[in-house]
Amino acid sequence: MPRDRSPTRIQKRNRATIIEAALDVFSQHGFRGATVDQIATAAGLSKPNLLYYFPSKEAIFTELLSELLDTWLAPLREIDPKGEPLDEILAYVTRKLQMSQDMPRESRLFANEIVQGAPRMIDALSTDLRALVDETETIFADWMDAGRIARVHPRHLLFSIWSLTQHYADFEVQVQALMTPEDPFAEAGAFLDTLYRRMLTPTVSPAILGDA
Amino acid sequence: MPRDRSPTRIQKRNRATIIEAALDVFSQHGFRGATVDQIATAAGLSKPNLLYYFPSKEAIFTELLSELLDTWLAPLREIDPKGEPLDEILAYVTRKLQMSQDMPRESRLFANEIVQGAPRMIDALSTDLRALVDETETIFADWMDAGRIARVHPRHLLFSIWSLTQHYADFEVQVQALMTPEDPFAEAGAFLDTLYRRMLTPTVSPAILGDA
DNA sequence: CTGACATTTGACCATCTGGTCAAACTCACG
DNA sequence: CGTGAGTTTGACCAGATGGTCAAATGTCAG
Repeated sequence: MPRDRSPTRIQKRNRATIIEAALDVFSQHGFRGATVDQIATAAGLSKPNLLYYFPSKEAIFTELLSELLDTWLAPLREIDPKGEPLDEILAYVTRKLQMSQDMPRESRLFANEIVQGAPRMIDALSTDLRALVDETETIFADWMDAGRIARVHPRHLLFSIWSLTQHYADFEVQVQALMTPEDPFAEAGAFLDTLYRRMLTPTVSPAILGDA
Repeated sequence: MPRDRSPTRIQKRNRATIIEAALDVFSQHGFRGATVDQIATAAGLSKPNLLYYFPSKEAIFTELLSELLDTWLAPLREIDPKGEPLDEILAYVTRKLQMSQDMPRESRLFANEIVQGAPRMIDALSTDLRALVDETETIFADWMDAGRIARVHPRHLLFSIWSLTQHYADFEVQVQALMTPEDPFAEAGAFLDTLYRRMLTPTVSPAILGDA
């Protein structure tokens, strides 16, 4: 196996190629359904060669997961507690929908894993993600307390955004099978904008409650 | 293999047991991840015995899928075009959420299959389901034309209901990991009711448009 | 009770799959 | 060049897996 010391040019290239190939294969077939040979072929390497860079199939998978989790959650961290609440939320929805369009493999990778009980992710879920979600919930709740958006269960609000945006990546074949030629993502953008606007626009003017 | 003629008592019992066991195993591991041995054990049969009732793993799976599709779509067929629009939709949402709570295995079985490209379902999707969805879309569109619910893209409205309700079954581990002791389904019911009420309540009184 | 048919099983097989290993090859660098 | 480390590969292995088969066992109508 490669030394611990600074990776060579070839190591960098091959590890990257393998991760990319693994994303392709794992997102299509899930962990169990993917074979090392498939990944190796997709990466243009022989199986033993691939296993020279990663000790096992499991290792490739966990490496991939941990590399991706940050990227996947980045849009959530960008929500600005000091911004205009509805704008912040709508912008987050847009970013998430964009990610579903641009990175459907990543979305399906997580979906596959979670549907099957997330055996290799539980830890990350209940620590890192948990903390981030708690933070976000506080932001939402504060906005609601200030009357700047309508009151709903803040955590379920977040779940709904995940669910609705990722649906277009995770269930793409279904959406496609039911949509004929139209472009699902364009329509989805408009639909989601309307949905969250109507759900979250306060019924009483927030101006009353003091920011003038 | 069993004769084509009327199934015996034992055949009926064992085929049912096998299907039930298969639902358990397939919904947890997906098609590829499930093994015939697992299903046989779960059904309390030996592997060759199981294969006496079904010619192959594939056959069990497709049988299971086709048996379940009807059940799964039943709530959709119950929408009454002559009913009060908002009530009909909210009732449909409630039925779907209830199904996610009562039949999470079924939900995950479909989720697994669709995330992986639905190789064994494409046909059903683009024929049977397609027709049903087209019908429903017309109902929604008519209601919107009559001003009885607010206007949104009707097909995406349907997608949103599927997405939001099935999320609580398909991504149960994630929801659980982020919810501590609370009961997700109870809160989800309230959340979804609010969401669809606010999104769909017409801004102009429908009475104006003539039903008095 | 018995024969015909239904059901069950242990033994077996071919293939797939994750992973190993020693030998061969390539490459950077003195 | 030459040499040692880094890289690649063919051959191989053990266990898992889908599926087969002939023989054994159970069931039930006549």
